[in-house]
Amino acid sequence: MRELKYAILGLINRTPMTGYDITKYFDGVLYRFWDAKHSQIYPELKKLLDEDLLSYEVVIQGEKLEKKLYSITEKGKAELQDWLVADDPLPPIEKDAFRLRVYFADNMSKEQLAAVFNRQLIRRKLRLELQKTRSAELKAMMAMDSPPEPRESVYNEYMLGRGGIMRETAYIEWIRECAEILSLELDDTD
Amino acid sequence: MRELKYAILGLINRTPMTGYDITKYFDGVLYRFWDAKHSQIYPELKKLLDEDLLSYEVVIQGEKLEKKLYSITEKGKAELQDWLVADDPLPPIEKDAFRLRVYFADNMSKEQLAAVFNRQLIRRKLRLELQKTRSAELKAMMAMDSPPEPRESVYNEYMLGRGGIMRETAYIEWIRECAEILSLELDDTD
DNA sequence: TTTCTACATGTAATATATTACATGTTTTTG
DNA sequence: CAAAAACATGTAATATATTACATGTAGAAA
Repeated sequence: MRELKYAILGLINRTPMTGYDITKYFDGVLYRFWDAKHSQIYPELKKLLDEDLLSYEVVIQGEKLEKKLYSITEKGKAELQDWLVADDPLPPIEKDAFRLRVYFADNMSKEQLAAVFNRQLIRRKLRLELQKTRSAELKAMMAMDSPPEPRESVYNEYMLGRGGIMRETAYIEWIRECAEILSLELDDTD
Repeated sequence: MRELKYAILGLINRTPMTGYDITKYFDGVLYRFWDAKHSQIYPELKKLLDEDLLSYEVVIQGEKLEKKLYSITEKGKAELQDWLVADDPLPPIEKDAFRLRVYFADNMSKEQLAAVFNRQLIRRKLRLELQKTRSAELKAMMAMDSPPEPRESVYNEYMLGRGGIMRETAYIEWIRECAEILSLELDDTD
């Protein structure tokens, strides 16, 4: 499916970037809904070059540090456009160890279950708060005259943030419902 | 993390099974929240044998067809128990092409966006219906005197089914919210 | 009785992704 | 000015997972 390919093409389509920039972007902005390490990004960039979907220009930083600034080619733009409207199947089922534990719940004592559930609840609540914090920032940016990031990408990221919030909220509700079914006490000071 | 390892140990812990049985179980029951092909299962079974977490007995089916019926060892039970109460980090972010498309929404025309959204909505609704159908079956089983499957696994699967329903419902709500933000018309006969 | 489907078990090639290894420059901070 | 943090780019080894290749038996249906 080469999804990383299109994630990279999409980012470089907005503005030319180096591999390092892309890595930072994944780490700092996209990490809540996509993920890639530099060790995956650099080989993919090379591959995209070979396929003539990107070109690059060497930029010297300071005295001699060479950066490769990648731009998208016309062919790259065309492939990105094709992919954007393509009809892919739904992503494979997310493999979630907590769900697997719930499936084997009858092998745990009530105390063990309560511990596992409470830890999961804490982690999910934390992830939810993270999403909410960033979402609030984006909402503020959307009201500005000139936001620090391009208006479209702020809007788009806001939509994804909403998705993350709704997903985590549903997950937390599910944890509570399961705890109810299993008559577990949750440390759920909400 | 070896999650497949624990999925297999958990299943064989319930009752001895062959690799084929496990494959069928993944395909027929677990496919809504876990997934593994036989080409991954057989090598993993071999690995678990090497680690003395499983043992097997050859059973002859009919005239000469050899089946390997795997059972869990004491060591296997112990490792399963340890894993069940272990504190793993949350699973990595699910890579979802539709979300990526939404992130690049400004590169699509309104008509293209509407098409992409409508197709996604149909697929998600279908997956939700699937979950609801199976959930209704399980609910009926839970009320029976002697359900066709072990009572615990029916309860556990029911909980996971609820999770699936809540997740898909949240996803569909998110699609609707995004469509609202983007002023898209959805063919949303609910 | 033949043919098809389900049963049953594996390996090989490839794709995707993570962790660790490897190296060097520039900028900031103490 | 020295040290630390950030900038910058790669490769190697390993883990995980999918698709394709490969083979044979048993039971049911036509």
